[in-house]
Amino acid sequence: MIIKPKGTYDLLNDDALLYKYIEGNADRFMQSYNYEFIRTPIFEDSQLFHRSVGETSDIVTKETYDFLDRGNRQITLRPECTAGVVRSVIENKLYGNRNDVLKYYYLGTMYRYERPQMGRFRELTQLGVEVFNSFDPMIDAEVISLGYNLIKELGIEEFYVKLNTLGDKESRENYTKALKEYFAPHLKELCPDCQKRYNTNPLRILDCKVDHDLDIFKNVPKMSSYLSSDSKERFKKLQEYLVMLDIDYEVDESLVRGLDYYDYNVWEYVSENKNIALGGGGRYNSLVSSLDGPSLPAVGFALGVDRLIMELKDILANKKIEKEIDVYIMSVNEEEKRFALTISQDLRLNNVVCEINSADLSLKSQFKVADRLKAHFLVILNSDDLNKGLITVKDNATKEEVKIDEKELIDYLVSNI
RNA sequence: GCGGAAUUGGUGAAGUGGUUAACACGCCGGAUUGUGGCUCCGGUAUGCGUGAGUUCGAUCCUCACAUUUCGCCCCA
Repeated sequence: MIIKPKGTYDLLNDDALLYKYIEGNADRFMQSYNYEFIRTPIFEDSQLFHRSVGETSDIVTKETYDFLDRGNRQITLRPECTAGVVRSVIENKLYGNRNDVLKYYYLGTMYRYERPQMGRFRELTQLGVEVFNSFDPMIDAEVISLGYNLIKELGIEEFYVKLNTLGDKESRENYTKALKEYFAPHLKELCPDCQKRYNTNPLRILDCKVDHDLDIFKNVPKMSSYLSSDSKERFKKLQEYLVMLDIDYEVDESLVRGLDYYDYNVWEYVSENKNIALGGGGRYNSLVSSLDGPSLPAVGFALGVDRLIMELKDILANKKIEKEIDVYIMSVNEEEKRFALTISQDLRLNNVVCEINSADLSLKSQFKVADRLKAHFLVILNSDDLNKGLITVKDNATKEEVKIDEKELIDYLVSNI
């Protein structure tokens, strides 16, 4: 038997319904926030990710699906979507009108070669937004609240926004330098992971779970004291906006995030009952220019759709998702079956949701199937009646049965459902 | 990539080195010969993740592998 590749899953049953539910809500939401749908390729030139996500980030160094195609092109399955959207904005010169704020959203699968566990897959689905050409904290507030409100709208209540600022490039560099200087004499006291982080991403040492209680962490330099006045001002303003919008947020100076391109504000949507990030994002003002585009400020986030489904499943654990049909058409012999097939088409073309006996079931089984499908009406075909032009329709709630002229069947059902 | 745990029908699961692998749900058949849902009766895993090994004999013991899961790393 062939089984699915490690870290993938089949979207089925209730999960599939939840996926469509999330997608539907997202489409509606994005429309009211005036975001346009964009779809970029699932595979891209490997260089795109090396230059955007970062040569030293874990995602690029050990988690990408890379391969050479038949034309010897170095291809990578996208591990995230921001890079692809940025590439598209640059390649299609979507930034032509300098006054336009470009607002896009996407929904699609990403690929990361990592060890799977709960809420974490090798093929994952992300729903995200990217906004270009505005550096106004107002747009940060819009983007953060968009994600926040969407999660709320879906029915998830137990979560909050974890927020931090990394400052501009200069603030960040100064702070990184200060951190390295601070930890240099204590390097041997840190855990092996942190010793690695010291060289690759010193900011990450701050949220190490192993070392966090060490004494040296008590006087560790704070990002906030290295922020430029501009960065500080923007962060303050953003928070004022978030308060105005009733966003439940919390500043966490250890929030760093692993993608190299982030600067200024970064945030995560954190689930309270699972302590898992439902999504995360940030500002990336230098990414567009570093990919050979114009200097274009940008901000965005991505939500883990698989995790949203997981979260919703917990919330809805006791409530069965109701799925029902309008009509079940019962038939046994060939004459009845032919009739069933034709009227099912007529009904379906009239937007009546109906099902037929397509598995040669006994009448008894058909009743059971109709109940399982939660059919509102049963059309019970009978050769004798058919010859007289009559059809039996049973209301499955009241159990009342009527015999009607076959010509009136469609009208009768359309007007009664 | 590192460390721990798990894997038994369609589903939830019990169980044992030795003829037929509990129980429940579901499903199928019958009582009810073309009007079901309740009830009663019967059926429903030639197999216990895969492959080797130990053994007279393995679902059970050993090893490897796969997958899932928890933690680390990292991330959505």
